[in-house]
Amino acid sequence: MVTMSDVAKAAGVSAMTVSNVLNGHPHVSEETRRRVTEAVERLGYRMNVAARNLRSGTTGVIGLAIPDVDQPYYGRLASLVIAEAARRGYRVAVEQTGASREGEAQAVANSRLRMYDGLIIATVELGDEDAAGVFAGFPVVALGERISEAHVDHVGMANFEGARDATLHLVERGCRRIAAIGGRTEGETGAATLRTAGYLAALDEAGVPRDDALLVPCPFNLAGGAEAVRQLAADGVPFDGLMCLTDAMALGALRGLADLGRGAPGDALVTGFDDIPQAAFAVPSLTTVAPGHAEMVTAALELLTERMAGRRAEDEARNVTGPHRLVVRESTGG
Amino acid sequence: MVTMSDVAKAAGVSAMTVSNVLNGHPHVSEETRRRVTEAVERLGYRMNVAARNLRSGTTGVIGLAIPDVDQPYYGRLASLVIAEAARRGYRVAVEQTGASREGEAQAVANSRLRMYDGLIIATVELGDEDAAGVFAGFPVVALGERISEAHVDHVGMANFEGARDATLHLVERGCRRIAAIGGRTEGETGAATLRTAGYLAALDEAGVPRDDALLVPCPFNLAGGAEAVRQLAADGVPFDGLMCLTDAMALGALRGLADLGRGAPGDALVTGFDDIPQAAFAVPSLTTVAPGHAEMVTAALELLTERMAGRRAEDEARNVTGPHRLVVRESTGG
DNA sequence: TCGCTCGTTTTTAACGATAAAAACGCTGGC
DNA sequence: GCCAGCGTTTTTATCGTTAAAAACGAGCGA
Repeated sequence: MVTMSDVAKAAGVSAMTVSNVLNGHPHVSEETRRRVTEAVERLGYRMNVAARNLRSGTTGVIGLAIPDVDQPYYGRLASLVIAEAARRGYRVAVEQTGASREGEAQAVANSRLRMYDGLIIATVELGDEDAAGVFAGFPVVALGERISEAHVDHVGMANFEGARDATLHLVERGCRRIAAIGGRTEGETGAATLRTAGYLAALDEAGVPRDDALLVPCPFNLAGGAEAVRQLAADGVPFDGLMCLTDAMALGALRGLADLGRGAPGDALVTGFDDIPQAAFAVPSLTTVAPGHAEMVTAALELLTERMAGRRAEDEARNVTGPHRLVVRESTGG
Repeated sequence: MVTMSDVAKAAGVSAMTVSNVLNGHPHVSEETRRRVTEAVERLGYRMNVAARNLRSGTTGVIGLAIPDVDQPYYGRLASLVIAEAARRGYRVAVEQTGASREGEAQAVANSRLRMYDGLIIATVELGDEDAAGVFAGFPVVALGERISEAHVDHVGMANFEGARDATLHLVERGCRRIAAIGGRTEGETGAATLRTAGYLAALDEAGVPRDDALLVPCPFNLAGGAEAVRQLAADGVPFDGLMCLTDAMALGALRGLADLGRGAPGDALVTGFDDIPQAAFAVPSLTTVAPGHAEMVTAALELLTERMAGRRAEDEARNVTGPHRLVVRESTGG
C-alpha cells in the first residue's frame, strides 16, 4: 500500500507538499509539481479516501434516497443521478426507503453519520414538521415532491404547466368534453392536485366549460385508467378527450376504450404524462408530457453541490422547476 | 459533534472501553456495558465511520457495478442487492459501467481505493486475462455472467437447465417442431449459448429430431423476436412451438404471430425466459422460466461476506447456480 | 549589512477510532 | 505476606491525510 509519505520520499519533498499538489493548492512551484506528479505516477499512488475523509470531513459520496430502484420512474432518476454525480466526481450510495417514513428517516440518519457529503431524497413521506429539525445543517435536495416550503431545496417538475399544455393541445384539436383521468381537486398539494389545477386552468383559458362529472378520480395505474373509462361510459358521461394524469393510466385508458369498442384517436383523443418508454411503443403511440428528467437531475446536483460547498446561507431554500415538452404522437392524431 | 471520548468521559471510562462495548468485544463487565450504553444513548452518540474506516480498513459499503440501473433486469438486481446488503448492515454504492470495459475497470479501481469492502460486478466485459491481475486480493463476486473460471467467485443462473425445462414442457404439450428464437450454438459461452445447449439437450432427450432451420438467431429484444417469427414464416419453415431465449423476444414473437394472423396457444405454444413483470400481463400471458433472482443475490452476498471476512483462501473460486422454476401461463395453454 | 516582504515548503498537531501491549485489581495458593 | 493467574480496563501508538503555523530562502530597499 503506497501512502502519501512514500510519494513524498520518492519526490524528495514533504507529505504536505504532495497533498498540496494533489489538491491543486497554490504556492507550489512548477518544478515541484512536476516531480510530485511523476512520483505519483511511478509508484501508482492512490489517495486513501478514509484518511482524507477523517481529516477534511468529506467522503465524495452522495446519498440517494428513493423508494425502490426497481420502479421505472425511480430507476430512471437513479440512473441519471449516478451518471451526473460521476461527472462531478461523486459516487452515489442508494438507500431504498420502501416509500416509508422510517426508511426516509433512516436514510437521513445515515447521511448525518458523515457517510455522505449530501443527500438527494426523491420522494417524501417526511413532512414539513420533520424538515426543520432533521435536515438542518445538512445539504439536502428534494427531487420530485416537495418536503418543505421554507427549509429544504427542491427541484420539481412542471406539473401545472404540463397538464395545462396537454389540455390546451386537446382543445386545439377540437375536443370540447375533456375528462381528467385521475383528476382530483382536494387532498395534499402533490403532483395529482397540481396537474388537475393545470387542466382546469386550461379549460378556463380556452373558454371550455368545466364539468365535475369529467373529473374521474382513480388509482394511479393501468387498471385505474381502464376502470375510469368504463365508469365514464357506464355513467353516460359523453367525452371526446382524455387528459390522463400519468402514462400508466393513459395506457389503461386506451385498453378501456378498446374494451368499449372505441379507439384513439378516432373516438377520443388521449394524452398521458411522464413519457415512459412504453408510451412510444403502445398502439396507438401515446401523446404525452415529457418532463425534463435529465434537466431536473442536473439542477438537483447543482443545488446540492452549492450547498455542499457551503456557498449558500442556511435558510434561503431554493425551488427549481424543470422544463417540460409535449410529445405529440398517434393518440391525438400524430 | 459527539466523539467516543465524550461518551467515555460521561460514562467514567476510557475511549477504548467504549469501543469494546460498541463492537461487542468480550471482557467487558455487565455494569460497564450498561453505563456506556446509557451514555451513548443520552448523548446521542453516532460512530464516525471515517475514523473507523481509517483505523480498521472497513467502510461498510459494497460496490455494485452494473451497466445501468435503468434497465429492467439490472434494476431488479440492484434493488435486491441493496435490500439484502442493508439486511446485513452494508450500504451499496452503485457504479454504472455503461457495459464498457473501461467502466468496469473504473469500478474495480474505485473499490481498490479502499472505498468499498467488496464488489459485486453484474456484467462482464472484463475477461479472463484481466481477472488474475485486477481482482487479486480483493473480495469480488461476479453475478450473472462469469468472469473467470479460476479466479473469481461466481453466481449464475440455470441457463442450461431452464431452457431444457422449457423445451421439455413444450414437447410434453405435444410440440414436435420447436424453434429456438435467438438460438445460436457458436460464440462466447454466454447465456445465449448455454440456453441453446439446454434446448438441444432436451430435444435429444425427448427423441425429437433437431433441425438447424429451427435455430433462429436475432437481436435480443422485442423487434428481434417479431422479426424472427416473420422470417420463419417467410422461409416456409413449419413450427408448432417457440422457445424464446428471453421474455422480450417472446413478447416480440407473440406480436409477430399476431401479425401473421396466428396466435398462441392456438397455432403455436410460446415460452420465454426471465419472468419480467410484463410477462404476466401480456395477452396471452407468457409461460416463462423464472430464475431465482432473490436467491442469486442472497448467494452472491453470502459469498462476498465470506470473502470480506477473509474466511476463505485466496484461490478457491466458488461457483453457485441459482434455482429456477417454470411458470406456466396461457401461452402454452395455461 | 540588516531587516522585511513574499512565495514556497516543512513542521506540528490533530481528525476519531482501534490493535496491541501494559497496567490494574482481585483472588487464592504457598 | 508475596506473587502468580485471571479478567477487566487503560495506555500507547498509530491509520493516512490535511489545516494552521512556523520556517526557510531569495530578493530588495534602506
